[in-house]
This record gives sequence, structure tokens and C-alpha cells, in this order.
Amino acid sequence: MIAAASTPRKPKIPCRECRHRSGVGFKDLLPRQLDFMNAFKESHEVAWAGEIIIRQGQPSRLLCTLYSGLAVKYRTLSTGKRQVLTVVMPGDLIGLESVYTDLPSHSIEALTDITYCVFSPSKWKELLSVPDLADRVCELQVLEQRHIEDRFASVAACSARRSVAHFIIELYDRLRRRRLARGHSFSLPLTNQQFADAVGLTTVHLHRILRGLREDGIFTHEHRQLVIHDLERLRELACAPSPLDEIRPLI
Amino acid sequence: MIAAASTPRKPKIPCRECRHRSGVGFKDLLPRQLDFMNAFKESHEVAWAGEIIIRQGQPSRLLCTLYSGLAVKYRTLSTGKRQVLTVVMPGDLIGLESVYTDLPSHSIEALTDITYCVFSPSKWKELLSVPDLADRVCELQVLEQRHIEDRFASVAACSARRSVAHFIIELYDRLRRRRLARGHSFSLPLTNQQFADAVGLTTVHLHRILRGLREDGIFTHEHRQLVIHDLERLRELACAPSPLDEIRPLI
DNA sequence: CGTCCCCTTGAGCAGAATCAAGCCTAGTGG
DNA sequence: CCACTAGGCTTGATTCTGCTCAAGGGGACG
Repeated sequence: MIAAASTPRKPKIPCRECRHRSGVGFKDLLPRQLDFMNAFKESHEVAWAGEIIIRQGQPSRLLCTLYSGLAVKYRTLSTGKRQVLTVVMPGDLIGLESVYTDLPSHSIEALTDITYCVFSPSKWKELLSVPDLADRVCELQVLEQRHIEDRFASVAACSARRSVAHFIIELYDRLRRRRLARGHSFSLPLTNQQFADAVGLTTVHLHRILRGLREDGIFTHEHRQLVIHDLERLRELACAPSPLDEIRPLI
Repeated sequence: MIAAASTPRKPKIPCRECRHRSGVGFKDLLPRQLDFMNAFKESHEVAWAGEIIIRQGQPSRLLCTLYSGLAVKYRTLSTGKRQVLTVVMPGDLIGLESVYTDLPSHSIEALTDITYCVFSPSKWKELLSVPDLADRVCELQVLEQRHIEDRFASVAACSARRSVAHFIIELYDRLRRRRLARGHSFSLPLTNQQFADAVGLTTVHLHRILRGLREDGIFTHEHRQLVIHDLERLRELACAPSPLDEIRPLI
């Protein structure tokens, strides 16, 4: 991981770099929609692992789609505790809030080096006037909403072991759909602290839960790699049914 | 409360009954938008307290806006546990999921007798093509999203006492904005079981938390009425800052 | 080589769940 | 009109899950 402090020069990436991807789990766009999307795009940016691209409570106009890498979306409570709301993956829309409010309710921090496709918030209303594009946005938000409801239910109503299992299977399913998992393993560059903040546990207790799951041969998490050893038991442990999360629309 | 079993005849309510409300915390619609909304409307329905208008996992095409009364939106996990996701209030959109998927991921149960304004899911795409209406939908979803993220963070990262406080203050703020609170009290027709399912506790423990809050003179919940005795301390206890939840758009 | 950060482990404690029983109220039927 | 019943509220006793505190270990970086 490159420390943000060292700040190597960031490469200028031409905007056409950011293509709409076919065959990686996203709905295709019609030519007309693609044209508009390209006009709507402003630039393609890079952030290094550890950088915070949106800060909770600090004015931001950033509206973008993550193109590569992983990030976390989290909230800091007035008690000082953090809650990771979700792990942001390529294709996820970031900062839609900024179209409607000035102060973001959460922060976004890059987990790995990331690239993202920046849009103009002021053109958002134009985008919504393109046939079918508004519909895609709406569908995206419905899926997003269901996703966080899933997480909420799992953390609030299940044991620590179960909600950890749910968190992992949910990451696995989302990554696999984007062709970002190799077999039954994937890269998960979370510290134990971030992991714990995602499932509402302390690092100490999380560590014990993870050890238990490792000893039971369900999965292991070492060197930022997560390897699932017994997918069936993992799925059974996670209270949610296998999510048939459809092909996502991409903005 | 009238038992659903006795099934008194439901009154036929003319569709014009359902007007868009000014001055009760909703954004006004332009005449053109109002015209479309009226065309989009199909009927105005009634459900008695206890009725379930959407069942998780059972095909539903219901898309509506709650007009009067209260409902709960909840999910049943495969372990048998329930998680109340939110309390649905007048002006909230229900069943947008049905436009994009066949099987609802949650159930909606009426807490009181309710009336709701039914829309045609098949006309949804037309609605999104009306200038500004798509924008309103989008804003509504952004607010909705932030709301559940709030609840998630509060339940996952705070003590039981704190998340109960958060739940109450959040209900209070939302109801007050809709002019549904009288001074510092409001009607909250939840059983202890439903209340517990909302904050992820057992009824036994919730009861002890509520007793503590009552003895500390913060609020009381009796006869389906919630009375806040010390708003300042309640707000301070709930970890979230006073939510400056804007005026909501209404669909 | 030292420092810092994160992971790991143990011991003890507290918050929340479970189990079990009594009570109160509203609705039901004789 | 009153006894009966069921569901939900209240409470106590006990168990266990998860938190706090504290200390040791290991790797990356300066």
C-alpha cells in the first residue's frame, strides 16, 4: 500500500479509458444512452489506498462511479465509533447525495488504489431526462436500498458469528458477479478494525469469531485474502437466503 | 382496533380524496406534475390495523403512497427472527421494489387503520419521463437511503439505551415534520414485540431499557402514546446529531 | 535498531438473552 | 353479567455473548 503522504504524481487518465463494461455483470447501455453518459463524464481520477475522497460533514460535490479497486463507506458517530455501511465496488455510484445536500452523511475511503469516473452533479437533472437512464438510476437505488436493509437485518437480528458469515457471503456474491473473485477466494484488504466496524463488533471479539470460523473450516482471512473453504456451510450459516441479485444497471 | 377477521365493508373512497398536501412538510408539485400524478393514480384503498398489504416472498404488484395511518416494514429471517426496517408514515412510497422485482424482500403491515394511494407499476417509466418527477423520486430514495443508514449505524454501533433513544427521536422528528405530533408526544401503536424487533433486542430487555428511560424522566410509552419529557437529554443520548431532514418530495 | 501499528491472547466484567412465572386487560362465550 | 381465555406486559433468576482492560508478539518502515 502506498502511503498517501508520499504522494507520487497521479497519472492523467484519458476519459475514454473508462468504458462501459459488457459481460461483467452490468446491463448494457443503448448507443444513445452511451452518448449521453460520455458527455456527462468529466474526468477519470485516481486515489491511493488510504485516501478519503468524501469526508462526512465536509461540503463535497463529488459524484462518481467507482471504476477499479475497493473503498469503504462509513459513518462516524458523535460517540467516536465508526460504522462501515458498505464496501464500495466497481460499478457502484458514489456521492449521489451531493446532488441533493451539501454535507455528506458519510465518508468514503479507498481500501486499495482506486480509479473512478467523475460526473457533473449540475448535469444530473439532464441525465434523469434521458429515457431509461432515470429508470436505471431508480433500479440501482432500489438494489442499493435492499442491500443495506439486508446488512441491517443481519447485524441487528443475528449472532456475531452469523452476521460475520453474512457479511462475507454478501461480499463474495457481489464480487463474483463482477468477476472479481477467483474461484472461492477474493482479495479483502480490510484491517480487523474496519472489519469489526462493519459488523458492529470489537476487534477482539471479531478475532475470536474469525478463529472459530477458521477452525471449523469455513473460511480463512490471511494476508488480505479471503478463502472460502466450505461455501455450503457458510451460506447456511448466513441467515439470508442466496441473494439472486440481478444484473446491475450501471451509471 | 378492528380485527381483520370481522372484515367490515371497506368504504369506497373517491380518488380525488387523495390530494397532494401543502404545508405539511412536503414539497409542492407544479400543476403539470400534479396532472400527471392524477392520471397515474389508480385508486385509494383502505386496510385495517393488522392487515399485511405486502408479504415478503409473495408476488406483489402493489405500488402506493401511504396517505394516512402508520405501518411497519419488516423482514423475516430464515432463523424466524424479525427485523423491523422502518415505521412507514404518510407520504412514504411503498413497493417501488415491485417495479423491478417480483418477490418483495420485506412485508408491510398496517399498525393502525390506513389509507393509501395506489399507482400503476406499469406506468412507472412514464412517470420517470416527466421532468422533475424523476428527480423527486431520486431525492426521495436518497433520503430513504440515508434514513436506513442512520438506523443501521445506531443499532450496530450503540448500546441498547442509545439506539432506543435514537429510534424514538427519529420517529419524533419525522412525525413532527408531518404535523403528526402534538407538542412533545405522539401516537406510537407498536407492541413491545414490534418495538424490540425494530431495535434488535428481546422484549424482556427492551422493557428494562424503557423502564430505565422512564425512571430517568426522559420519555414514557403508555397506552400507545409516547410522551417525551426531556427532549434535550433524549437528543443528547441518541448518538445521531439533530437530523435537519429537509422537506421531503412526495410522489 | 527502534518505533509504530496491528494482530493475538488471556482474565474479568457487563450487557443482553433465555427461561419461567405472575399479572393485567380486552375480547368471548355462557 | 360474570367467568374464562389469550395475548401482551412485568418481573426475577440464571446463563452466555460480547466488551474492556491489559500485555505480548510480529512485521513494515524510518
